[in-house]
Amino acid sequence: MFAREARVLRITREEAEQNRTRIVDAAARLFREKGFNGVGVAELMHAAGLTHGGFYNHFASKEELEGAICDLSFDQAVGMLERTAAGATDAERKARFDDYVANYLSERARDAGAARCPMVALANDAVRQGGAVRRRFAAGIARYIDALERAIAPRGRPRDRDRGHAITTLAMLIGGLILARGVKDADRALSDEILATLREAITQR
Amino acid sequence: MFAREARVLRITREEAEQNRTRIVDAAARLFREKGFNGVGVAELMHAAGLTHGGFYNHFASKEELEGAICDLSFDQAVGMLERTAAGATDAERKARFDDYVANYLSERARDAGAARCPMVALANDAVRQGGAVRRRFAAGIARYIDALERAIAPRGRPRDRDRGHAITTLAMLIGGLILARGVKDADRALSDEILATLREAITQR
DNA sequence: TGTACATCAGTGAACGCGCGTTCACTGATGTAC
DNA sequence: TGTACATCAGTGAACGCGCGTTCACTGATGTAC
Repeated sequence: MFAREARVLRITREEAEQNRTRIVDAAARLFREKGFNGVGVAELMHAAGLTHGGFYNHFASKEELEGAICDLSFDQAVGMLERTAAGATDAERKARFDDYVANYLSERARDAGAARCPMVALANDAVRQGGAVRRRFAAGIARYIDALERAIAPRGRPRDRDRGHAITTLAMLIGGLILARGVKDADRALSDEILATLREAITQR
Repeated sequence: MFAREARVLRITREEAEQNRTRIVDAAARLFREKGFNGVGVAELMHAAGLTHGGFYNHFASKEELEGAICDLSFDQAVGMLERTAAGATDAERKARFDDYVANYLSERARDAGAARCPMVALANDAVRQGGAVRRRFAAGIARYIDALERAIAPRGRPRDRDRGHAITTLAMLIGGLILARGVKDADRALSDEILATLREAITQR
């Protein structure tokens, strides 16, 4: 082109903050879809509408971003769970939790390219990464189990069995979604069967 | 060194077959430990005691080996499961299956670098790989569920609920092991609690 | 409020490195006669 | 059984490519006075 577009080279602090948010949002989606090692810095920055060199103005390394994405993903997951515990009565809380389960194990959640749940999308990635990423991921699991225990326990009179119930429920949630995603393309009927079976098993416990 | 060791350059067919087996064994272990993308052809061949160039005498591509490892891993997993169904009485078969669960969700299985179960070690890797690898992995899951249903069903009088029971049990097995492995370094007590909780939940159903 | 200049979030070329794959080469094995 | 030679499972250099990271550079923003 003859007349090259004038580039804006210095940017408002506010704009820089927005760019950082866009990097994080793109990473949260792409990492969960393709894994940490499946997404390069260049692809990531391109998805955020930037060029790769600027990445290091926001993060010291790719690994630091991975840790931040672990925290963020668990924040969102725990937040969704805690909203189910805001019901007025135990019956309403149970209904909200059942909705949560139905959504978690829905066909839509299974068919999404990137699993929303970090434990489904990133478990192996985080464990293999080691170091800070692994620790932050483990802390997220512990937080999620605690939130799940509170979401399940009848208000005011938590029972001894609630914690075991929470752990078992979580294993069924993530195990079921992993299996359903594992067979979804080759055997959709089996995938649907897995989802329906676990929705029922969890809800009826 | 002055006198270089004479290299044997052509090898017996039998030796070549042994080398292929060593490549497959190394791949089965390394892929499950580090994921498909976490192991290079050079590392793989070195672990098998060979140099990287010879890999393509045995496999058309790395992806073909990945598919072969999926099949092999599920063959082994289904084989172990079928051995539990060889008991003489329903009581003995139940005892063998409980042993299988105790071993699957044992501290030793959790602490192994490479998870033995392909659904735990390779689920995300296989789904992200796409193509033949994904299909062979999905077929393995279907085979495993069928074997689990047979292992659980009382001999001669399979009940309607056995299939749902098998699917739920499998979700608990892999979900529990994934969670326990996810927190094992950061919170060993929680990891032990997860294993114990799921062993009990599965065995007492 | 105006001026002088340091700061800093961008850009894109370049770095070393490891990846999967190819290739020329080797010489004992395996085979045709 | 002996000879002639094609086969083939190895080796290791080399290929193009994409990776994470660094760096010189840009020029409007933000700040000190």
